[in-house]
Amino acid sequence: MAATTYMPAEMDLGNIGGYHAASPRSAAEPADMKYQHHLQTGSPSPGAPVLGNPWASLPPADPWAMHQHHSHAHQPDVKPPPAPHEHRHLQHAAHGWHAPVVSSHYGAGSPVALHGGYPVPMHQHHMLRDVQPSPHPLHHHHALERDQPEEDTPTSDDLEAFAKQFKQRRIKLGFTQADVGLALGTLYGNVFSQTTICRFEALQLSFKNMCKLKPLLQKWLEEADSTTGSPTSIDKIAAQGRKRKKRTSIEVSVKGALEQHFHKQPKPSAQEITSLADSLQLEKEVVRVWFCNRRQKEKRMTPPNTLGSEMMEGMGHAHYGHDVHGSPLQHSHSPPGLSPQHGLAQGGHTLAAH
DNA sequence: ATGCATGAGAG
DNA sequence: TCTCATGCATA
Repeated sequence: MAATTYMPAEMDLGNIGGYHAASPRSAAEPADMKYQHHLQTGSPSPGAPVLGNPWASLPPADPWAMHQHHSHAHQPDVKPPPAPHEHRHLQHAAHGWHAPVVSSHYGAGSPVALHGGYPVPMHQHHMLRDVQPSPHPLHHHHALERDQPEEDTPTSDDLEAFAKQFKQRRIKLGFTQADVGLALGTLYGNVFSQTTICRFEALQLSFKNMCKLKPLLQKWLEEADSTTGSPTSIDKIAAQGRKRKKRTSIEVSVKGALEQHFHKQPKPSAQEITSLADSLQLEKEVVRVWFCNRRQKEKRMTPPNTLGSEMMEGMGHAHYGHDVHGSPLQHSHSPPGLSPQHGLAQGGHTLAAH
């Protein structure tokens, strides 16, 4: 039974008191400063990553440790950012990065040297994920190796090629995905987790997200091999001490059931979710989130192979014409290289790595 | 490497 | 509420 465990309410430290004070960010970009004004100034100890707590005002009693039965209304927990007027009118995603995690300064080891100031010129793409300028993302030129579309939106193939090359270079330089994530923080003031870097390399992000990250990683790469010779004293980020509901472990059989429903109705109504959650003995919220995550998966550049579900347990249903793209918004067509099978699958690549 | 989760932003 | 970017915790 979905063992929904909860975290002990004892670990509340671990937030890194990042301090990338001297971010070479040019002040010419007012929009770039809004996401890092509430960072706590931790003591920049070279050797030991300081563990400060940006939002150390955590409630003594976390919402998860008290109750755990369903029917809760998703209490809006205390919002971490103490920013009085945090306001970004950006259409999110495009370039309005939220900096939930503080950026940490970096010691040696990483190719982060805060040299020139680059306000990260990433204002090209719009909000459309499927804005692929290339009418024929197939077998197009690009026999190059260092091409950098810079201003224009890269094609799926560009991203795939870059991701692959990036990973190889990264490994060759001896950096882990986590290292890169931290380095980006020092370079741009935006830290990324190992997860994100991993997903980038595996093309498991949305097209738009890939486009956004590419320039940053590309920049890091340049820094990386230009700074070769630098040893490696990687800082390690401690997990953030935010009260987080522990990952609910959903049984495989239950997952199968969810998959089935997903195929029939990718976007179940609140009531459907409720009844489904009830029959599966899961919290409604868990089911809701599951669907959200499932939908996101479908939108990744390397979507999961929607298989199996059909022939799982007894289910003589009739395969519905499940319009996977029922979104009234971005879906008008199959995102080039995104929704369909495209050739970005991770299967036919040379080095699949682990 | 990935599953479940959080939260901002936009209806 | 949903989407979307992102990450902790875990397998």
